[in-house]
Amino acid sequence: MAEKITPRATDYSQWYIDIVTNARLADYAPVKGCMVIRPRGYALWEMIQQGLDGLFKETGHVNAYFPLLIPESFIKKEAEHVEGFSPELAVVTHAGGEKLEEPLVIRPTSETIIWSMYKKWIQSYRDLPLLINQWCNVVRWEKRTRLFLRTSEFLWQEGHTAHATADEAEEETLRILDVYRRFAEDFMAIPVLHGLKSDSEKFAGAVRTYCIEAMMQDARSLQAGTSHNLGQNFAKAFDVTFQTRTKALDHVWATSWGVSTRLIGALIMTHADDKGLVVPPRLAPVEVVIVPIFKNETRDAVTGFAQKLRDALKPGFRVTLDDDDQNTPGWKFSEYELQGIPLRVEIGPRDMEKGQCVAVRRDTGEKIFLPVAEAAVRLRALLDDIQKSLFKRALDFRTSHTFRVTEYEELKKLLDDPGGFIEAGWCGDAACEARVKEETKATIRLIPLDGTRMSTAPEGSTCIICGKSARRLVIFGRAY
RNA sequence: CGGGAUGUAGCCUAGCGGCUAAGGCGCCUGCUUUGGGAGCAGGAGAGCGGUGGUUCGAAUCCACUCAUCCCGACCA
Repeated sequence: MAEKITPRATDYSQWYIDIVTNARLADYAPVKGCMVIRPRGYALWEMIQQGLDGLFKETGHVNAYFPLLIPESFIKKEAEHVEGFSPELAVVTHAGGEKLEEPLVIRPTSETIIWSMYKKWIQSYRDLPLLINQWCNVVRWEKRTRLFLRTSEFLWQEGHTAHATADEAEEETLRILDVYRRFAEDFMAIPVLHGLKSDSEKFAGAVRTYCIEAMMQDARSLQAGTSHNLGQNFAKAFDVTFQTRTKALDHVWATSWGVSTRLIGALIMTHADDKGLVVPPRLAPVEVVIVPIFKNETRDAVTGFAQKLRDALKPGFRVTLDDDDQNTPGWKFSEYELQGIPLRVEIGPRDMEKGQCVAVRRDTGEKIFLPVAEAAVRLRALLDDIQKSLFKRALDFRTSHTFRVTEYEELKKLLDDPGGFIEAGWCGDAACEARVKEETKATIRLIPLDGTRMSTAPEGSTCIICGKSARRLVIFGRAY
């Protein structure tokens, strides 16, 4: 089944598709831009779900579910929202053999259907905050698709919260941004920048959009998660009011935030190499695979020994044993490297005699001989080290591809070679931003935060385009 | 929706007017193997994206059409 990956270094996106398909994570379905996620890819998604759900619950959020189909009129209630999403809506016009009175759109995001319900659920400040998340699929009919990064239908998590004050909503927006940052860095070993989107890049209907941005191995940027402060926009559009402690009537304050199956794309494009996937231990559905090496006469002894090791490791590890004798050890080595399993443990007759096994790291390929008696302790330490090393490797790459410039020409030059994140002054004018995009294809990925506030530019900074005084230093980059 | 490219077996590719469409990977059978994607022998599987033309003869030429990929515009 698996064929050798033939990376094309000059064509990173093709290399990426090769990794995805060779590692059997996903295929395109016979529906424009729709993805079939195979079990191996879905296992990664389940690990992401598990990790994020844990963090959401720590912060008091609960899961719920809202419908796939949304009356078209709902989408139209918020002016910017409808403008932003209209071009990419898939619409159901017929059902039950009849033309519908009102078309139903397949959710591109659920703000509108959720806020139509929040109107019924919220009357008093006692009902707030309302902290709900849902795991679901959404459809956005994009012009161009790419496996995991931009498919017509994708899986995601979308949180929708309602609060009594503007400050609370802002706090929530930033709290979730920090959850996303921690998840990306601690679980996925993907270093991210966090910050604010410029107005031209913000969510349709939001007051402010915050995001995390990761750098892929070709130095392009990937938006890995967004957290929006919606202000009172949706509360006003859906007339959601509540009685305050002081008996006044006010519209509630809202946030929404999400990450998608794109995270799997980010994982691949951050860590994979020419041998295939590299999955950080904390996210790996299987952390350790044991490969016994035997001849016919030694099969029983070696597999018995390997089974004992597996059983000993089971309580603390996600471990599997591949004692199938249809494939050779060499085949298995390549296969598990392709799958990105962090540690492979080899056990052969020679090891058995010495009471040892051989651990092989996926990230470095290093072989480590260790006594079976110490296996649990040593393997755990190795997994921890792999987790840290992967993060460090990605961080070092990002650091070596991050620059600060003061001249527009420098910005252009660095974008072409070697590419990356480029910090520069910006006056705040959308026209300057647009000009950079038009001339270089780079966009403002984010405006970095200083603590929880936007960072201000050093004294005397000027806009890279117009030369006027720059209020902020922002991060430019070419994005997926 | 513009510009470019490609559709031949499950996958990758060769063939670019002519004789039973060729090879590699994978698959099946048997034997031998097993510490880096094993070896040998045998075997199954396609009528060349679709439609319509040109021709004695089309996978090869022409027209239309469909699909996919790449580069733009749009986006998580």
